[in-house]
Amino acid sequence: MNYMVQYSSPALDLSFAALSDATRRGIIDHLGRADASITSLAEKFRMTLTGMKKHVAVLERAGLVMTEKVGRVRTCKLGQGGLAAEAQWIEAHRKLFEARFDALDQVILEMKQEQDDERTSE
Amino acid sequence: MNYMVQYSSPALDLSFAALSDATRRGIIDHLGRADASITSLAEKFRMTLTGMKKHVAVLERAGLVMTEKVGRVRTCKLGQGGLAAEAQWIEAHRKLFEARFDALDQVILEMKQEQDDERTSE
DNA sequence: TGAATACTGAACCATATAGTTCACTATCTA
DNA sequence: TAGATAGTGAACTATATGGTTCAGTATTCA
Repeated sequence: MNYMVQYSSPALDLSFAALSDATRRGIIDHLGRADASITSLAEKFRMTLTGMKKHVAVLERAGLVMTEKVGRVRTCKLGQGGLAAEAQWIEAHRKLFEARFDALDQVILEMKQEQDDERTSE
Repeated sequence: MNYMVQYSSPALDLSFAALSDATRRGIIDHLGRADASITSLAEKFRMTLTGMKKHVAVLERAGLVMTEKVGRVRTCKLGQGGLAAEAQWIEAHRKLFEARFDALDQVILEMKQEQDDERTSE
């Protein structure tokens, strides 16, 4: 890899990547209603314990989930940071999309203007 | 792979995955201010044309960017769907996080209650 | 104490991603 | 028409992801 221009926000990298998997979105959805052990999540999502452990680790690294082990069971709950930064990025950029489509009217106006210009210069 | 429980929303898979890369978030940011050719994006993000082409393809597949080739230049602009579904998912689930932390007060209350109970039963 | 439960970690597999180079086509422009 | 420009596509590399199995450790319960 060459040197990278640092636009990176590792936090957003991690959380958007975490959200890009349907199982993990499902886990967040579930934890929003009740805390859960790895085992119960693995059952719900029909997956091995090990597989579920990995998904939870990804969510944890992204700050979306917190876990605590008591005795032999590790309980998973929603994390502290909670989608705030992600919501902020999305909202900020959603405005750009909207602005762009407001601009459509503008473009249409410009096209009309061009046509008029051509007609005038003929 | 075993059979998968269908929680999947391929659209969200694609768009969140697209957003998980800093370069691609940068591209969206840039296109929010001005349309751009592959070449100009490649220069701005210090990357080969081929590399940039791939990023744009990922964004296009996710519906976040539209492109049109006129002559030899392909112009990229923000797409139509524009982060609406993503914003919706995030907002819906952000509420779950908030609810969870409202519940913290509840937990603290319960702990207090337990202490009181212990004190009473001693 | 011994069996069952809950998790953990290493190792493996198939596929995807982020980037490259190189060879090519298509379009401008002088 | 020749050369420069803009993009495309195939092939390659290195690393990550999503899943598995298998062999462990730590806890709980009978």
